[in-house]
Amino acid sequence: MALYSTSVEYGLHCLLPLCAPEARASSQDLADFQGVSSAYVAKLFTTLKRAGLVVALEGAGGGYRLARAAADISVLDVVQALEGNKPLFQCKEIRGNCAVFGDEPPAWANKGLCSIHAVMIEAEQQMRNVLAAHSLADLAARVGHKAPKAFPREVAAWFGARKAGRSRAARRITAGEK
Amino acid sequence: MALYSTSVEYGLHCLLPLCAPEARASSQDLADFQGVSSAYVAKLFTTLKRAGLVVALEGAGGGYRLARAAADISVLDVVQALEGNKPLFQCKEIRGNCAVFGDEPPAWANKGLCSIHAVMIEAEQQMRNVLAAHSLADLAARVGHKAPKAFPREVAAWFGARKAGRSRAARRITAGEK
DNA sequence: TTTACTCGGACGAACTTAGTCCGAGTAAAG
DNA sequence: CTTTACTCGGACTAAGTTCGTCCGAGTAAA
Repeated sequence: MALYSTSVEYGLHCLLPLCAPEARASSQDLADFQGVSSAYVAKLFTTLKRAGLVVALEGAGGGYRLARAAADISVLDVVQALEGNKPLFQCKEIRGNCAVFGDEPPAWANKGLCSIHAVMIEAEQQMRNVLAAHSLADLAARVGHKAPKAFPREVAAWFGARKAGRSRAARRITAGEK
Repeated sequence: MALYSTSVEYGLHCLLPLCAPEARASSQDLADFQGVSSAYVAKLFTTLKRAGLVVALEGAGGGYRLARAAADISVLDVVQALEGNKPLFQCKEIRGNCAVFGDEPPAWANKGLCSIHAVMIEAEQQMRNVLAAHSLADLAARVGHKAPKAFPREVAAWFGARKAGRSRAARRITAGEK
């Protein structure tokens, strides 16, 4: 359906709440906050951890936080972590197969870069430049710019309530609800 | 393995011999010339035809030729024909799901473009600009620049021999070969 | 000491891609 | 005019990837 899979979208959206100072949240809460599959987000975050973008805090009340400043994590970092640093185009050196060459292609055929490959590499580089130029902090700032002043407070409150709501006492109170 | 599938590579390589003036060749010959699966190339060319990049000449001695000048067919045209004009990123408007919004997201949430989507669109546009800037004629010229002077002649000879080699008389002569 | 919340990896279904095969139509050969 | 066989064109199959689910291991908190 698209060149980049859903994981990039989920990953980026779920990383944004972690850009707030001192932010820490479980993958479960991040997924519920964004309204996406929690089990799947959990898997994505193990990948993000392996890539060194987040660190995991285990045990009850744990979760994830960014491994470094949000300004130092680019969109490209996240994409490469989740999509596995795939090239735009994988050249199989077809030019060497040309039937007129016979068994052994002449030296000039494989000299330098395949012309098609060169175009693709240039396109990929341009694309990467854009992705590398935007950091998570940029993205977070841009949504913060659109939102009303009170929004960050509401978000913090939601995550706080979530954590409190999982305490044993609170659990008993809301046990009757669906 | 890569964002663009093998079909782009096969398609572009097999289109190059058609850039020569008056060139026409069957998908079978084009595939054999490049040393790739002929049945698969045949399928790709039906797609290229549907996209209006080549025209089919039916019957014996038929084949394909470019639908317009090689200089007027960009790499982007070929990519879009074979990959189906996929976007780099498909935004599912996750921002509207945010849990603090409740059932109905506020107006500001969906105002303008999603920030993540905006970055992706910019990256995609840069990539497309590069692909659109290179035509099949450019590619053909670049390989022609590397190759020795005699190469185009040899290629034409190969295709000519191929066509002649399929006549009944010639068939009988080479019947003993594998 | 117990609880239950967290990560972490194993597992399964649906979709896309790469590749094959055979039938319909048509230009050329006889 | 008849036959030939070469061409496109689409239906079919196998393999790999992605999206998503589920359950077990470990650990901070109660």
